[in-house]
Amino acid sequence: MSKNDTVKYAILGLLNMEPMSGYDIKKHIETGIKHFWNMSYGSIYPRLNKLTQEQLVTKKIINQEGKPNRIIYSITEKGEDELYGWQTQGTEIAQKYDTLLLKIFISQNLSRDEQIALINDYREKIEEKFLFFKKSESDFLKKSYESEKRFLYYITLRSGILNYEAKLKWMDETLELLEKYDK
Amino acid sequence: MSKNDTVKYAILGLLNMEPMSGYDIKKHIETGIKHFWNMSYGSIYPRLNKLTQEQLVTKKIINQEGKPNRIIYSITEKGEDELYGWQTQGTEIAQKYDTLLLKIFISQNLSRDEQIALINDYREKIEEKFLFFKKSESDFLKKSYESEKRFLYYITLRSGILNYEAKLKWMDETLELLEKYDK
DNA sequence: ATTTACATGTAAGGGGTTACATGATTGA
DNA sequence: TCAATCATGTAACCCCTTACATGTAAAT
Repeated sequence: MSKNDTVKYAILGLLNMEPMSGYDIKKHIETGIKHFWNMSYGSIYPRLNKLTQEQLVTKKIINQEGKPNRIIYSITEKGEDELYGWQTQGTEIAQKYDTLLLKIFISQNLSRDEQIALINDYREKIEEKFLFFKKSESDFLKKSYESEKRFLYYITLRSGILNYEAKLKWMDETLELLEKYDK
Repeated sequence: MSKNDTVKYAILGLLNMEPMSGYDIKKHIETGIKHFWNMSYGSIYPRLNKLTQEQLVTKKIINQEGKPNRIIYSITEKGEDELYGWQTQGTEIAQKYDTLLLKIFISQNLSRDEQIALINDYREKIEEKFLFFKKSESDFLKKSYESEKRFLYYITLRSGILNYEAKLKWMDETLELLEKYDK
């Protein structure tokens, strides 16, 4: 078992939004969140069986004619509990930005305060990195480009700055929306 | 052999900037580009040996006392040719943004026109995605949030928009810099 | 006194994707 | 008529990271 099993929680989180089949899960990903999250059938189906064994989900088979039967999975109470633990665990455990996005996407079961805490927590980490990059930039700009090598370094440094800037901007506007629209 | 062996070209690209050891390669990554590119020793050292066998690099051993010997790798002409082919191959082969950043970072051997072509090529792909997301957003905004689920979908959609916006911004400012500063 | 830097390398393990298998139905 | 959609599932494979092995010297 790994410390950071995102596939597990991604599936649990989607099933927590509504019961569905493995096929549906893939559908949901394709149409809505594939810009930050993706999983193949080769990850989804075996994991769904494992989650059933672990009693974190239950399955109900819907018979169909001419097509394979649909297997609808629902999250159990035990599953909800484990999911909740993961959702509300902050950044002690190193997380990617994409994982934060996933957590937010599946956060309908959380309170506004919990959602806000998640983002605030992550925001600090990003701001730190952002400031480090800004510092690097101003250090760099004390001298001019000098060489092509340094010029190219500067260009990619800029990409980091713009990237962190966009993340901060998203977090700020999201915090505002979360505070504005009560549940 | 895989179609898209980025580790290979990342190493070749760094060696093309200057001859160095595996340890140096890791150093360079850590201090300069780890925000978009990373490789562990477990990737670097075995690959360096493979590249030597393929005659894409040559090695020179520097004897040291009290420390293990340094092995300095240099790219060969054959290596340069293969690297150049990869560097200038456009987006026919699906590439990540991070791969574009790597290509730009190691592009000192390319002409300004070649560098500009690389970015212009990629820019089109990103703009397409960006416009698709903007369209999704305006479709969404025709109705109001309605449900928490839709609200959360909207929020993550915004993250996509801001992310693509940042990438476009970087490409535009980079194109400007590349045009402004002749080699 | 202990950690960090130097320096190379391997082995095990983990985690995922791609491709394949199967097969009817619907849409272009 | 050909591709795509529906629907589940497995097996092979790929590729990478983590941890370990080894050992000196400098820095704190």
